[in-house]
Amino acid sequence: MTGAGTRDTVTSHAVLDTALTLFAERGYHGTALSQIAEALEVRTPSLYNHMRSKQELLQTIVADTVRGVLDDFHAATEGRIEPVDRLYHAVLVYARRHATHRREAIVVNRDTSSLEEPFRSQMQALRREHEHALRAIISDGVAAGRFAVDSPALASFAIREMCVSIARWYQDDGPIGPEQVAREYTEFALDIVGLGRIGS
Amino acid sequence: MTGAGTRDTVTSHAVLDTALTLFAERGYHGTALSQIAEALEVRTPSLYNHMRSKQELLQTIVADTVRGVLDDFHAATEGRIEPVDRLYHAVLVYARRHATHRREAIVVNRDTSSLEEPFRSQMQALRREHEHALRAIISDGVAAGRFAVDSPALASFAIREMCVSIARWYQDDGPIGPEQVAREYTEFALDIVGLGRIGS
DNA sequence: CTCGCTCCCTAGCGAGCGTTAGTCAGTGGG
DNA sequence: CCCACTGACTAACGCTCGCTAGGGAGCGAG
Repeated sequence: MTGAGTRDTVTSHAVLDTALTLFAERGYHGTALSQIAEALEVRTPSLYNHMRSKQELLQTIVADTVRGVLDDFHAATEGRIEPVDRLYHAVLVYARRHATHRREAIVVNRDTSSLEEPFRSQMQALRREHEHALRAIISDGVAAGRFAVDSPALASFAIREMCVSIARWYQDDGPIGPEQVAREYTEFALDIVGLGRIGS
Repeated sequence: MTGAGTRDTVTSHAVLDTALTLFAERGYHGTALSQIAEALEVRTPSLYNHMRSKQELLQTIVADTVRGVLDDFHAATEGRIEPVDRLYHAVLVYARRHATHRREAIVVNRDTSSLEEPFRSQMQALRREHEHALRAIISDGVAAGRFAVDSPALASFAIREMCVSIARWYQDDGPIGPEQVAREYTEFALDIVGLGRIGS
């Protein structure tokens, strides 16, 4: 029926994956479809059997990633009430994701501006949702006397972007695993909101 | 002699400045020379009276910025011996620079990969110089018992990238000035290296 | 006034881009 | 065994890119 058969062929997933790698490496505008095709050992027009356009590739990557971040966040924080507990798990999954999904993170953070409207605005709204949710945890923690920061907005920016940047230096074949990085960075986050100064 | 006269004309500095703005907005590959020309109210080929190539614009931006970061660092740390003192001032100038030179920071961090070799490698080497210098301060502080971190490398990555990201959210017309942001972020950096846990 | 320089202009080159049309070989189902 | 279909191919489209060539207007210096 939907047979890929034994013939040498290419799947939609393979196209998306290769695009992801190249977009992360050279950026959306810096990557030509001919390069994606070459990496798949196929002629450029053949890509159109597996996608609608170059822009659609970027949209799929961004949408999937942003959705994943939000799902992660809710799964990690739901049922937890203590601000320390909520922040701990929110940062843990966020940091871990940036070690395990490096390419996605790089593309989303660099090339969201290359998305066509109105898709771009929709994605930015979703990103702000996560940003506001994290900031709310910090604000709640300050109000409850568990955290000590002058500006929850600044602290939440610092924590978020610190995690995002993991994608820029982390190496899969390095000496340190995603879980370990995530834990260390979560420690940093708790330091930033002043847990070390207050004492847990 | 080198007269711009009273005629409506354009300077090399204006071209570089407009390129900087547009590169920061849409990226190097996402910006066409025609867009730079349009912003300057000039036809595209006229740009070549003030530059040699599009690539040269990027090289100038990156070189000037990287050089500035390194100069800042040395000016801020020279003569200081105490790790806390050195880290404090190193982070202060680094964070401040990313609030006052947002466009430069965005371009350097996003588009260094669009530099042609061997220039790209040279710039990356200079960037690593700053990275290693900051890491050395942390390592020294740990050895001296002033800081407490498991991995100086991780802490230095976190601090650096946290500062870099200021460029991505800071607004010149916002309620908070560069100096204030820099001070807050320097506090965060000291938290990360464990000053809050040890006590100053 | 005139010479020479600066700098913008129009015209156009060659290359590469994303994308479409139309063809055909190989494959699995009946 | 044949037929329909998937998915690769070649050819070519219109467009935009970075960049060059060559001409001409405005300016300061003498």
